[in-house]
Amino acid sequence: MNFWLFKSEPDVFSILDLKKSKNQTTCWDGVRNYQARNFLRDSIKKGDGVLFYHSNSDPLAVVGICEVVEEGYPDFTAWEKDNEHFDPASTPGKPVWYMVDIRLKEIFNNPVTLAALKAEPKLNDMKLLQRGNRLSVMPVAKNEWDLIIKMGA
DNA sequence: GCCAACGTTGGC
DNA sequence: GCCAACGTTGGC
Repeated sequence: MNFWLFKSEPDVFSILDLKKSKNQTTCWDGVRNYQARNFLRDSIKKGDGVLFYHSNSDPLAVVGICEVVEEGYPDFTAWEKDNEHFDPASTPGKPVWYMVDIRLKEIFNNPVTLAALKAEPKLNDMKLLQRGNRLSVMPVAKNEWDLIIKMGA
């Protein structure tokens, strides 16, 4: 079992939107970055844990946790012409982009803010905190996961 | 709104 | 294959 962090802009899709979704489950569509795509397609497995992070918002924070309920499959929004994430390079026969499904497990009582993450020396190596990092899907170490879960509870 | 950092594109 | 130009991300 592995752990991940997914970023989402709450103006676009927040953890409350996830809570309101059918079965509190959503497909994580729209990722159009190859490194993140590779994680979605190859590495993220059913049962893995996901930290749900709100970016470009106030507060910036890990706001809850989710579980992967469906492993990588083609992101069909890429071949919907009217979709904001349409990409003519991707076709049903030869998909370029992938997504997974996640289900809400818990909304933190105490969202773990970016400032709090930065203030914790044990989290110095977190990918999220590394300079210039712009990945929207990234791995999280088990010790980081365990600590953040405690901080958020 | 600014801007640093980074990914992608496309001419050569 | 190089690299300048451009677009995007995302914290501040």
